[in-house]
Amino acid sequence: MSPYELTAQQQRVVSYILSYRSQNGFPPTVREIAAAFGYRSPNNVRQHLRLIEQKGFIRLLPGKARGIEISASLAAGEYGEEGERGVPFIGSVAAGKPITAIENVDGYVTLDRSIFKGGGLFALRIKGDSMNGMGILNGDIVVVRKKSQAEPGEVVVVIIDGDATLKRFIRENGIIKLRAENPAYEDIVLDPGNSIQVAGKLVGVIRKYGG
Amino acid sequence: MSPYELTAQQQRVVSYILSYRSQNGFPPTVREIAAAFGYRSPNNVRQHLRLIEQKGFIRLLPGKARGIEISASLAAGEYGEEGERGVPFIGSVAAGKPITAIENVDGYVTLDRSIFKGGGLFALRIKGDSMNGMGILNGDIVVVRKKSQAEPGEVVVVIIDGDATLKRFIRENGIIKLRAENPAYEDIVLDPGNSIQVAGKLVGVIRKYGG
DNA sequence: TTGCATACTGTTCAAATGGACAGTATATTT
DNA sequence: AAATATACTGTCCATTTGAACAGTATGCAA
Repeated sequence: MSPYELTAQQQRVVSYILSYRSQNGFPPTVREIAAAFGYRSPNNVRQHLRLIEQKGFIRLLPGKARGIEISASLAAGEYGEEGERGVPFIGSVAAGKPITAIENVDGYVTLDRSIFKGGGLFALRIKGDSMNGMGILNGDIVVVRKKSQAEPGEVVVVIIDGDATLKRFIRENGIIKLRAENPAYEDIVLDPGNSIQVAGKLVGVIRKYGG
Repeated sequence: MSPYELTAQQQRVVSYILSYRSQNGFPPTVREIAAAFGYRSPNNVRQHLRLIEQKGFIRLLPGKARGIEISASLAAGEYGEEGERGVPFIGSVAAGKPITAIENVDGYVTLDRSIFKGGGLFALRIKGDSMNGMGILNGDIVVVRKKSQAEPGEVVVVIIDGDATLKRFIRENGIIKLRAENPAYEDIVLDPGNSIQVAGKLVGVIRKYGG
């Protein structure tokens, strides 16, 4: 076991602490954790806490009741530190404006920060079926990390005629193309003079069924 | 003094609690508050807390260490929304256990509640490609609403051999089938005696690329 | 003056809680 | 087979902590 990875049990304990804390406003006691998991000995929990502390995920304040301090990385997962409001949701894109400009922000989407880590994220709704081939459907919300340049092979958000569409950034024999993941669409070939606005790189998808 | 306004002292106490809490991750004890204000008696703080509670700004949880719950109005100023906790994330399914039993919970996933409304939600990771046809890929996290019975046409989570898989619930000529959204898979025909455990109904998908 | 609410001190007790000691069990690695 | 790490049970103790009882003081309104 890598020194910085938690075991399944330890992970469950951490999750419980986080959820208890966000529900009650303070961390659980050792005995409350034991009760939640059905442990008959508080000491078992202490052992877990010690190991979790050694791996740097929490800090135990000796002698203090409920003295479990969540370390920054986990706290971020809990309510997003800077972005507790979620990441900006971009409805439609006003021509000429940077994509995440206030003008474009139509709301905020809460993300799970333990899944979507890091900064510079935003969300937008995809129109069209050009990415059906990789399981992205019309109406899906995609999570994007801001980025103005694309690496070959990456799936990026490009702004075409005020609409955000996803395309795979391809370089073949020195020629740069934007390729849809759908055989019904043809590649868009970029001639060197032609510039297209890259807004960011695809990092996730959120889809809602019904309603 | 209006019944819903705090006195200057009470306000100082409240703001100390808030700042202590955001700094340490848990509320202070009565004695810690006393020490911070130079009070020589813990009872003075208790009196303050009682009055603050009467005015509705906090709630005291009797007998609990650091049992000071900040009421919604104050908490809102501190970190935005009310304590939304995530939905349980089910890693693998222990045979014979209800799917959301604590044994199965591997963590919690934060959802955007304006997208995924209502209760009874949980999340699990999908294995296999049986639902490729509707844009759900191997490894995707699906959001599911708990439900033990399926309506014809619904996509439901069924537990087969300890794995959660998605299938469309079909009724054709009175015969009930579970259909994969992938031509490579054949329908599973349920004879009346044969029972399969329905865990819930598909309401969403979350996918993460890279990492 | 007589209440009455707020703002304190001082003390004591019982419950809540952290934390130590002493084990058992079971994998996995060496 | 031995060593090691994780995952537990069970018990006990000292501290932390909430909470009660018994006061004092002060400003304010009836």
